[in-house]
Amino acid sequence: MDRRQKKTREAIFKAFTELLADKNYNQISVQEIIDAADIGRTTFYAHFETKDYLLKDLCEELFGHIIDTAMGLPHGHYHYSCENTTDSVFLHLLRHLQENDRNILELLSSQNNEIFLRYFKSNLKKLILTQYADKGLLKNARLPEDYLVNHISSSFVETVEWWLSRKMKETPEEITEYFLGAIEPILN
Amino acid sequence: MDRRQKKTREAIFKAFTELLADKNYNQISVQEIIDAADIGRTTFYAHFETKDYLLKDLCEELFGHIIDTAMGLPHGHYHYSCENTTDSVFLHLLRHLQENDRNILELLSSQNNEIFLRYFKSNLKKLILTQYADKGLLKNARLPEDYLVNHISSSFVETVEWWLSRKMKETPEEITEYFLGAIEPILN
DNA sequence: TTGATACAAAACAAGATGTTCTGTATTTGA
DNA sequence: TCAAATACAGAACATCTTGTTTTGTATCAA
Repeated sequence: MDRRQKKTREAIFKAFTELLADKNYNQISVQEIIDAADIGRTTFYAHFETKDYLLKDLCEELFGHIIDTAMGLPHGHYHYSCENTTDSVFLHLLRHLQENDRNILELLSSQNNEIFLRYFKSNLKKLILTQYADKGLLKNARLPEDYLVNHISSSFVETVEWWLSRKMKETPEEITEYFLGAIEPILN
Repeated sequence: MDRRQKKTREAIFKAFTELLADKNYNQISVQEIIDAADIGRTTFYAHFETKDYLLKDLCEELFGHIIDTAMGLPHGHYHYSCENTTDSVFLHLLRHLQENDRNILELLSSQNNEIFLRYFKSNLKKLILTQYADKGLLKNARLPEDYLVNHISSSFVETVEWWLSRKMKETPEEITEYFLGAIEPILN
């Protein structure tokens, strides 16, 4: 990719992220992004059709990355159905978050974080499916697999949200225990 | 309240709700609401400071109502920790939804339903707290009560969302069983 | 070096926003 | 029932945002 493209694309992402940190998505105008990124008006629209597409691309880059690294971890290594939390892929994700990789925390704690939480959840579903579906962990006599996957990924996202709302007082290990404590009982 | 005020307020709510049914919140302009409600420009701004405040008021009216009726039910009558689902307050809520009281379904299934789901969840927390906190059901050795309340209300909202995404194929009774099946194991 | 591409700057129409003003209809309360 | 208060309509307004177009310049890649 052209160096110029890359540079402006990152400048836009950076400006957008910073604006999102202290402003509602709806209240951010394209003009503000343009000014903050210090680029020409034409340039923005050459990169992104609308503000919504910018958001979409940013989310895909952020959550695609964080989930991909988790996907890359050895499959057989993680069992969230075992007692100890130290091997959980969820613990890995929480530590990743704690390091605030790519300023993702600002977005997840921002005013209308639902947008980002939705992407988070959507990517998480894939992770859960690819890693655990074939292990039979999602077989539950009372609950459909689809419902279970949705429940697990949703619960993790909410757990993260809850953690953030408490300013991350707890350690990733504690949060993992809470989460597994809420999820394990319904797995076989 | 003045009949005129009431009338225009409801006209605005109606127009807004209808617009939300087939359009994203961000893409709805105040002008469109004004046109759809067939009121004067001045009138809108006399009622609502901004579009955001309109949304807030609408949500409070909708979810305040649906939760209040559930609150009004006899407390001792419902136990979500018992085996049968027929007495659950959650079943009552689902039936309420199925009747599509006040066109709430259109909003919960709309493009950016996160806004409404957030209000739903927020009101649900109050319901769970006032009805079950004093029963000791939320005492769990492994999990903090605050985390539990958040987990339960979040799970119910997601369950509803999941139900809607499947076009409500299942009956309220089936959904209640799924939900209780995911929640009961972590209660004492 | 050359052709292609990315960018800047400016101008543009169309539309949205929120306010202000004037005049009319309706309600409320005395 | 009458008068004062209130709610509303309509229009005009300055200001901002949006997305496009045009022209010219700088930078890249081969």
